[in-house]
Amino acid sequence: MNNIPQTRLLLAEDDQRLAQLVHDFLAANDFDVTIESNGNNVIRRVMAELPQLLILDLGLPGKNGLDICKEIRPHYTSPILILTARNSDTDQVLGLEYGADDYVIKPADPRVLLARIKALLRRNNPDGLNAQTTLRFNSLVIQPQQRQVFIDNQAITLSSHEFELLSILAQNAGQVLSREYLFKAVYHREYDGLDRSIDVRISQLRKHVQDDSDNPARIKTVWGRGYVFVKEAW
Amino acid sequence: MNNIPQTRLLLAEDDQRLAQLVHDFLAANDFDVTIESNGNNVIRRVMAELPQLLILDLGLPGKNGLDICKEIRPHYTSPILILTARNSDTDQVLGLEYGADDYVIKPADPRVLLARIKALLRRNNPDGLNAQTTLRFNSLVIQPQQRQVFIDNQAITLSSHEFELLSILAQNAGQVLSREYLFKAVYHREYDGLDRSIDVRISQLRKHVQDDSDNPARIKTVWGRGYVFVKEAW
DNA sequence: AAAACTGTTAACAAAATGTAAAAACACTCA
DNA sequence: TGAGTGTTTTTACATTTTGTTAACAGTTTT
Repeated sequence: MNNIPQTRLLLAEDDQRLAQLVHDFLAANDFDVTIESNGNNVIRRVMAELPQLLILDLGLPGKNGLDICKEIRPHYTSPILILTARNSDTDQVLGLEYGADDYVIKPADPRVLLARIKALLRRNNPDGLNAQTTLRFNSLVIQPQQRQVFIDNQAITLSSHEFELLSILAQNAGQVLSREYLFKAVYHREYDGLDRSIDVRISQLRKHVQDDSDNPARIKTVWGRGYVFVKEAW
Repeated sequence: MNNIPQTRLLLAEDDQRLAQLVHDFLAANDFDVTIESNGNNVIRRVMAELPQLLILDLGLPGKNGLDICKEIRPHYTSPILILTARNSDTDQVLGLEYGADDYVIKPADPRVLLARIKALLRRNNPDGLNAQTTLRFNSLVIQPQQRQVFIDNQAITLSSHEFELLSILAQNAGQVLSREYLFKAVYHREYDGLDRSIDVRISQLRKHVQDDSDNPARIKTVWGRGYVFVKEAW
């Protein structure tokens, strides 16, 4: 069950085999990919379908790829990623100057292509960036931007270092973090190995996030190691 | 004489020779480039200076580059371009997943680097737009070109610096701005770290925008860090 | 059971902040 | 020029917030 509509991508690529490969890989990663193999149709298709991102091969039959990019850019605001075998710095510079947002040279590791697509979408989508930086763990929501934390949509007040500590734990959810690591990350100075202030701070923090120290659900103690933030807790 | 302020870039690179080369090339293309060669200082520098783009080498001495990226991303919204000799798809995917916007492998053609920087700024930087556009936050409306501020459609009077301060906060809504940054941005001179005039100005400003200092809704104090303008406030 | 580790409280110290009031500054206008 | 006006900075102090430590109770490991 998926309430979030898939992101629509248009893949302008004439090599059938490659197009299919990319299509399948991206589809498997929850994108809605359509393929266009003729350069003459790309502009029309883009304007009609307004995909959230365009992947553009430069070597299409029909209209020249760089020209497509240049023509379409003024009318199309979503990211354009050029994916091409043309490994030329000049083409790359031209492509970017014509308004492309990224230029990836074939053959490319699919994971790299995916990561770059995501980076572009994250940057382009006003909520995307938020979605990236806002940490959500069921009833607990952390907004690093405004240094705000919510529990059941209720804002709670944390001190600066408490917030920092929680953020670091949450950002590394599921990973055990040593006192030393936490101390350095929060206070930006060396840890002498005796200091208990992290313990105290954890104790306070648990209170604030309504976590019972005797049986913590969110911030668990890993005896002899440190603390770990549990993703699954409510 | 140049009325348009240059775009400020922070170049985190430890190879002195290369740093100088990149610096000179970008400076020649009208960027204001500063260099940081130690990984441990990058986060602090970025948060204090808020460059419009960060160029990050992964091989800095001190803190690990990928960790820097990951740590800084939640607090820093401008683009991060990783520039590194590490030609590994895995590193590239990681870097992008950690929030970098681009990943360029050294050695890179300076023209390519420049084109990619411009592409990132073009997509991200509505600065030119910001300066023109009316900023609306529910009942609070700021018209930069008229230097006018309205609350509930009622014009309010602010002094020059108060207006400046409010504008800077509002333009960076959701981002915590340090006293140092605010001081430099408003007064255009160095901050000695002791000056309290920003605090006083904030205090005045809160009065003018009808914000209760004991429980501010619009201009929040982030203890030990600075101030942040809250978008969602009425 | 001893040793090592953790949780928590309270007390104090230290740091950061809010703001009133005074002083310094800048500008206008007669 | 100098009084008048408004703005900005500085100073000073009250207040708030936070960090640290010690102490002790409780828990886990060996």
